[in-house]
Amino acid sequence: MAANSSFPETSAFRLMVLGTDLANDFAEHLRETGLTPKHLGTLAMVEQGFARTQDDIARLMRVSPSLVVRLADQLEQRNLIERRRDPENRRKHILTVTEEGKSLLAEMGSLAAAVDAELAERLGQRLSGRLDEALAQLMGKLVEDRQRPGTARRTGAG
Amino acid sequence: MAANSSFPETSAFRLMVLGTDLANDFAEHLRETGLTPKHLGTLAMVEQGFARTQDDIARLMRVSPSLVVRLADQLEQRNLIERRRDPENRRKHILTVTEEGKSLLAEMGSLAAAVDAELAERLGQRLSGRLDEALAQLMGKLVEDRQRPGTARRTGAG
DNA sequence: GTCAACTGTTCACAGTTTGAACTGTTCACG
DNA sequence: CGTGAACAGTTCAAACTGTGAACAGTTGAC
Repeated sequence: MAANSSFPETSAFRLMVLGTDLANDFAEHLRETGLTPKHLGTLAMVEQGFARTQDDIARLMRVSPSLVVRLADQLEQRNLIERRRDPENRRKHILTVTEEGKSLLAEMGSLAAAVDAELAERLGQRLSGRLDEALAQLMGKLVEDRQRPGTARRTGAG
Repeated sequence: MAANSSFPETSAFRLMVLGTDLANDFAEHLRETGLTPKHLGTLAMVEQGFARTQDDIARLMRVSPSLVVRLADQLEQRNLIERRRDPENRRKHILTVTEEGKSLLAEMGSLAAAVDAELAERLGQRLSGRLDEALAQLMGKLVEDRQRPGTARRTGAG
């Protein structure tokens, strides 16, 4: 079934290339702030309620806990998030996005909206609607998959 | 139109997250070879005929020419590509994928096929078909966009 | 024939990410 | 209770990535 589709013609490869390229775009627009796409991802994941603690972020984005410390440090320094101890479990740091953080997200939101608009233009309304639907669904699955499953988890097929 | 969709709910953000995550998967599977997703991208782009020279790769993947030198060096060391001067323009190095390189692509192809299968399972056949279609189309546009347009080009909306 | 642009290369450096070792906290179990 | 394993986060050194500046050879325009 996959005999006719070589690696460069798989959706997996294309998803990787397009996503990585898009990350470059965001990185460029973030450069003056000194932040990276991972900072932005952290902010977004927290704001959406997909992650509450640093450990959640590490699992969700598959980076080491020690990197999350740095990301959170830098976001906190810039007043984009707040860290406070969970009263229920004083080991944990509960992360919340500040108003300033929300502003940054909104700003990036307009870039993202522009990209979305370009996707719609390139694909036509029907197909771009399907793409949106598919990506939303996959994002949901990813988040669902990474809810405390003991050990590390992969995205797709392991 | 974008008033109701915050940044984390755009397709642009989701595409970035899912693509980056997938790149991590490939990175993990490549680790024993000492290669990175960018090596793989280079190999794939050359094999597909999307890039002939190092400069093509740099433009297509938006990395510095000096990084492409390294990537090509390492791929060449492992006998995955060959570099030879273009007789028509002796500044250029024409890249070709060796048999060994094709084997690696095939190997990664089965991982990619597994991911594709999982996407299909998660989305249902109808929707995953649309996703494939959309990604293929966007990939085509990306390649088209990056044909020698003088200066740097962005993915989506710049 | 000269000069600017192009392609690739080298090198030093900044930025990113990780793993190992550590602190403090919680929870299970006797 | 009190001991010890697991957990959440932190620190630090070290490895790895990726870039820009300076350079060499090649081409093409004038």
